[in-house]
Amino acid sequence: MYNPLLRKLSRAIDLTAEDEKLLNDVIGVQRGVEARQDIIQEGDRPEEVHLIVQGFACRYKLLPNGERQIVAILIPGDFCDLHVAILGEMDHGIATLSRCKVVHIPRKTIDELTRNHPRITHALWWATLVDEAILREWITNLGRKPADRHIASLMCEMYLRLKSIGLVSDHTFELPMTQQEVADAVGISIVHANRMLAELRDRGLVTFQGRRVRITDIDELVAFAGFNKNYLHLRRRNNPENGQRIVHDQGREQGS
Amino acid sequence: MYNPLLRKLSRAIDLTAEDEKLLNDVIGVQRGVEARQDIIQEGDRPEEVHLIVQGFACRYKLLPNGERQIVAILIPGDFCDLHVAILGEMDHGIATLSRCKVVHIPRKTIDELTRNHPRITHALWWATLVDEAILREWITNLGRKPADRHIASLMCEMYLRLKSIGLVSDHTFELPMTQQEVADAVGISIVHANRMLAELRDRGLVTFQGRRVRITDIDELVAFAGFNKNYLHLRRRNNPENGQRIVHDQGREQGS
DNA sequence: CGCAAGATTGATAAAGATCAAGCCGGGTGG
DNA sequence: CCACCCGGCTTGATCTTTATCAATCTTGCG
Repeated sequence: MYNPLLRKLSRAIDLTAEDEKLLNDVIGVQRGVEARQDIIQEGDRPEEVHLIVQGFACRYKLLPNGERQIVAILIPGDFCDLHVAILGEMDHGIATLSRCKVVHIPRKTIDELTRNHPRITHALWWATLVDEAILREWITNLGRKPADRHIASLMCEMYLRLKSIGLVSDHTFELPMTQQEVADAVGISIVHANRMLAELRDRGLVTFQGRRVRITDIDELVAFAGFNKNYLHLRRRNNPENGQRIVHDQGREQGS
Repeated sequence: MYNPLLRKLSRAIDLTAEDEKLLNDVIGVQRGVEARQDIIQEGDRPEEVHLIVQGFACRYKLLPNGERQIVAILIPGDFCDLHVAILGEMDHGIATLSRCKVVHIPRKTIDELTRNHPRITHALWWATLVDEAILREWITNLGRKPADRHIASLMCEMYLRLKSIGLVSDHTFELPMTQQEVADAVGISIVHANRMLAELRDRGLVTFQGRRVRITDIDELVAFAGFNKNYLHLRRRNNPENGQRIVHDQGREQGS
């Protein structure tokens, strides 16, 4: 079975067969959620942890005047609320962008994993820290990049993140966002988003076909965006404890 | 001895006398660092954890063109790099804003704490998650608030964060940032920062006297900024395991 | 066919950037 | 003690980016 969580975490550490079994067991009953539905709302105190297994979702915050800011894009393998139990209540909402499959993991399963399985705990930590690094990068993009380069940076990021879980093939990937949603992620108006997307198209950097994105030339796009992928921490750490193990198809691209 | 870490963490959980002792022992040798010095640079792989005990610092990212974006402001009690060992290398730098006192904590001390002291681990987790929540709020402010309200929001945040560690007295607090640094935090030009600060002054919301900030009327400032403090998670969680214990002077303001 | 959601376009206004001076206060060297 | 220098603050003028308002177009679909 395709397990995006396993695929993602295997990038952080070399998982043993037992680790893999545990992570597969975590994926039990999947709930289908339609596009544009809330998975969790601000103020909720969820008693289970939600994991996106298929589809796209986003974290968002609403402002008093009704404007929305998307603060993260969630893809298969991402947790929605791994640690809300510690903070108490959600300070933001999570909504699907496309139809999704979500698993609900009982808190005690997570507790058990983190108590007794240090490798997995380490990997979950790593995932949390990468999420945090992405937030910092978004801040930088919002504060210091003009909209066209910001969108280009977002495309680079999605390209690499999706590639790392095997959802890029032939330089093309699914990205089911409307222009309004792109605007909400980049902090601009929908009209401006439209114009900047058209500009990227005209420059021959990216093609948008329906909900699919095709990167014409990733190097050119990276250069235009001023994109530095270091924050995604994609390189496998050289952990001396791990000896050499089978490396899951990191480099190859493959479809979903 | 004044221990800002203890003060901060006591907000998350009720610490036992033993916890407090452990957290006091952590604060050993303090290193003084001048203002405007890097504590850590992008690409570093620090072998010790750095904790700000006194003074102000910031996380920042540099862009190819030399522009800077400040992505977080660090105050006494904040860790610089609690978990860089997991990610490998720093994807951003940390620099002092004022003269600081920093403690270097050996990694093994942290490892020992997190292995054997679940309450403290829980509190460290909590601190990390609040940092993450602050990043999301900054994204929202950058994306969806005009500069004047954004700066006002920043002042509200600093007011509450500093108050929670006892560094606000008489609605006034130290904030040793130049206008260039405010501009770098809010993602605007220094000229615009100057004008927006003047505007806040003219509106009678905030007074800037040297490196001190005085909030004239916090409610008005909050209203102007459209500020919602929920993301700071300041409320003590009602943890049924904790019974009633001495509550450290949460409400009262007091000087440093 | 007709509708609705989303995409596109043009015109105009507002927010913010940039360029260029000038100011102000504290520190330093003569 | 004073002239000067420098970093940081302030101000004005102008330019660029982005928002807003208002249509119009396109497309999938019942």
